[in-house]
Amino acid sequence: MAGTRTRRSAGRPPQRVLTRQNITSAALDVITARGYEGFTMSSLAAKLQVAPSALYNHASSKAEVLRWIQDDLMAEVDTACFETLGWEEAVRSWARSYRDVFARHTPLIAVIAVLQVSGAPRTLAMYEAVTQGFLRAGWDQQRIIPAIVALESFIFGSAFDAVAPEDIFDTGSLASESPLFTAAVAAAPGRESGKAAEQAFATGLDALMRGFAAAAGK
Amino acid sequence: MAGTRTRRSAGRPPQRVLTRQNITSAALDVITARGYEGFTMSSLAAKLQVAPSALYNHASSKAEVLRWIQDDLMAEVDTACFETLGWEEAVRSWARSYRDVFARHTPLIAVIAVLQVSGAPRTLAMYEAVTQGFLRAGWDQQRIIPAIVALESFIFGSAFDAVAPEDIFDTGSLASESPLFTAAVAAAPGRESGKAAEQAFATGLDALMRGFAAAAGK
DNA sequence: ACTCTAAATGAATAGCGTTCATTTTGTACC
DNA sequence: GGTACAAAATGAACGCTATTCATTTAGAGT
Repeated sequence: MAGTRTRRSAGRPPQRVLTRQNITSAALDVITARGYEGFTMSSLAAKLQVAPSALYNHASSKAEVLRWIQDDLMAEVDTACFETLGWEEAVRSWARSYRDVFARHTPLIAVIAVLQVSGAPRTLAMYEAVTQGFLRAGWDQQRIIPAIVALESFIFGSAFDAVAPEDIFDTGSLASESPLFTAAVAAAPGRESGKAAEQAFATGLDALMRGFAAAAGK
Repeated sequence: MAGTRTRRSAGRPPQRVLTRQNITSAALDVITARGYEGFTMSSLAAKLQVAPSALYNHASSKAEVLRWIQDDLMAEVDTACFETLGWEEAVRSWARSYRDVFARHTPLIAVIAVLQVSGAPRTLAMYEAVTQGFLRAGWDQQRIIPAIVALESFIFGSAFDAVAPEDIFDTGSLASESPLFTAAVAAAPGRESGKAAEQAFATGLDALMRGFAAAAGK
């Protein structure tokens, strides 16, 4: 009886509905269910059972919600591999994980790639873990950032490729005007198995790792 | 006098205003002047001195106009280098050109990367020229497409990186929570010179080329 | 001159992100 | 226990978007 209404005054804040965390995970739910075209401030508000305008008391814009999402997603990228595996295998594992996460969220890449890291603690945590892995492998401090950015560029590009239709290189009626390319496409591995993107990712990742190793050697 | 009005019946079609070529180059003008946010069907129509709805007699959607633009841009990518340079230098030159073109059009990357090649003759022409360059260098037919796609992924990702703000890695108030990364960023070359993206691109391109060479050797 | 077709028009639609004055809600204090 | 205050939710509005459609205008062939 005593304080039935004001019960939760034991120091912790009231459990509000429209917290950053709630908004973010509701947004991810909407995106998972309806894709990025279906993700509007209205649909987000509906998911939270709230009027669209209510969101603006907690997020300054839709872009800000997208930023929250991106930081959430970065936490999904596996960096634990740097604790358990050797450098080369860890980088490969991290890169795969990174690509897989953002292949499901390619519309965010344009946002992320241009986004400052300062407001995104989990993003920063990922970079810290990766940097540590490179240092432990004996990399020179100055060479680390360009290498990470290069890998990241490849990863982002590969995320787009991963969601491209399989028949993207079908030359159709113009096949006769590009005989060499058409033949190369037909001869490429992983065509009918639907693993063409995987092949390209493996090829590029192999080349990058080999190239890094060679550069370190000399 | 005879046929003053029907003069241009000597075989050639009437010079219409809203041709695909006119629409495309007007669109590129608008984008150059006002960016992609400023590129709307209204602004495009205004540039052509026409009502917005008139565009729909010639283009089925805004997305189609974007597709026309992308094919136009592909023709700007330099492939002549494959005729004049050795394979390695040609690939480097092509990659730089490709990245430079799309760094100015990053919003198109999400469109392109998922777009079928069959409706884009100039895009196809680019792929044909590149394939020919690889074949001339003695590449196995089956290995060419994964290599091109890997390079392309890196190029698209690098285009985003090229337009990112320079201080994207400023850790700000969270610097103390990521000491290793913060130090690495400070030590990275090309920081103050504003050439960090260039450094990363060179690093990645070097590694890829080295990696391809190594893979071919074994 | 008449006909047929291609093209441009302007009004209308539905949806978007966002703003704002207002009302509702919940908590802390007296 | 009533009151004051701040935080949060509301619904209506705004300006913008891409797109559609019935209608008008204009041009070319017969």
